[in-house]
Amino acid sequence: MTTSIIKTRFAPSPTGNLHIGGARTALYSYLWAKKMGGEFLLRIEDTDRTRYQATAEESIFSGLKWLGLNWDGEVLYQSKRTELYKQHIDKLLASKKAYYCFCTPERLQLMREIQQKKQRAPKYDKTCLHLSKAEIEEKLTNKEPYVVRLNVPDQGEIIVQDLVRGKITFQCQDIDDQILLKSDGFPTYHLANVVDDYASGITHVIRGEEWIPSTPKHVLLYRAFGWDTPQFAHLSLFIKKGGGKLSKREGATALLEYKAQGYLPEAVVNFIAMLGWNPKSTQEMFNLEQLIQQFDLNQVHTANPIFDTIKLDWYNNQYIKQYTTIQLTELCRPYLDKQNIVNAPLHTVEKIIALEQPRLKKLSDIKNETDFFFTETLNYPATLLLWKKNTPAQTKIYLTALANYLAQNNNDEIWSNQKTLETNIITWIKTAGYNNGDILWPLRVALTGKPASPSPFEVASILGKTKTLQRIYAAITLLQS
RNA sequence: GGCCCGUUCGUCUAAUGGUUAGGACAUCAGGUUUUCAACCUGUAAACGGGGGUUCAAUUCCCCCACGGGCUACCA
Repeated sequence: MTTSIIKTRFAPSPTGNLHIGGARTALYSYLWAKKMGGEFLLRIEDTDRTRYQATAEESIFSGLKWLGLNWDGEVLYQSKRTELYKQHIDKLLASKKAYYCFCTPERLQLMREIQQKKQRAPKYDKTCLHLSKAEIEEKLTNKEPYVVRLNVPDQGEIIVQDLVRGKITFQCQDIDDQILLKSDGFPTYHLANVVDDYASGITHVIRGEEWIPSTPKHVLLYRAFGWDTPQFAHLSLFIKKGGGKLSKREGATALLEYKAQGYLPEAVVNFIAMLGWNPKSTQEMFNLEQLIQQFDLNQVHTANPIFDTIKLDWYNNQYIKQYTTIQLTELCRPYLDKQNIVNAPLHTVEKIIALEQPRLKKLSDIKNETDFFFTETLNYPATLLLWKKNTPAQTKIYLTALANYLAQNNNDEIWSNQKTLETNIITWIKTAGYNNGDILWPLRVALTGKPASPSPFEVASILGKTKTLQRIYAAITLLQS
């Protein structure tokens, strides 16, 4: 490799939907590459034909795009590179760094059971390493199924200098003779991964810590080929509340599920970036550009963070509030029931969105929060209209008085805008000698049917005179029954 | 069982061989207010345990406990 450009890659296996943890791994790889002015590549590790899922690939592509993690160059598919791997296997075979193994799965199984009974780590016993050339030839011509194994030395140690963890030491005697080529002719992850990383000029292998134990095998492979090893950075893994692997029970694990739930990509990026990395300052809000500037692998944490999305809601609300009403309306549109808003003019919908903007945690909340604007009749118990200790009779008097005031033909100008409406109603309440709560609570309930909602002025101003009066009369009727 | 990685408020985390161990989210209490949200103020909340090293340890070392990963012809 003559190029000195920094290259990282995200190399997911298409066996399931892109996981939120995988998204963070991708994010960190992306950030590091971009920070260093390098490239971020995408490779699909589809060498396991039995677990392959076509839909998984799509979720990887659209998930990364959604987050804004655009990869450089073409997507690499390992399944299309079997010839390349075979060539490299031949090299290893020739240099005796790897060897044919004809052991049956049954024998391997038995061997492992015995080893485990002796409380030893299961490890291949190198039986086939001692096969003679003639024996190998014979088995090959007989078409006996075989795999190719890495010939790990018995002695010595492998030291990996991990960018986030520092020095990690492994004893060769603990390392199994890893299968590199499966009997179906496909390479295992280990071989394909090393060959491809080298071929693509990857300088920094950033991946989850589940790969730590196999890293010495990879180092051995680089050495066997005579290649320089890239830098390794092993990231922590998200765990669920109370410990253990992140599972569906604990909430969404698939990245795109967050999109469906109405989380903004910038909120998800910001949130997962902070899970395992810290800018060493008190800054909480980061867009992708700022993350690229400030991200540093040296500041990546090694402990496994518990994946708790409470703060994600806060981030989402922060970003929702940063949008203009017009932008937010567009973002909310997919979550609004079309039938409900079909008759509402755009400027009305925008007013409604603006109303919800500070209280919206997820875009998907918009429907339930604003449904009262779009329905003709509200369903709520009469008791909800009662402010504090007020009786139905009192409340009826208050609402009737209010309705009479609002219905006057000569005061249409008070509806010109929300502020005017508010000022006039408050003044009227004072003049009439009522308490604010006596009037405003039942008014708000009459207009929304909800125990909690935006203020009655905001709602009335959007509903307009006719609908507001209709709803007040409906409330009065409700109080009579 | 073996190997490897880790351990600061409930959560994400900062800092430090000598600090009132800091921030954010969440919680709780006030303020604002007709309710909710938003906003403002404040309260409470942590160095897993035991040994060392040291004048001094949350910080350095060791052991233990606990958590996590790997231990496949899966990645």
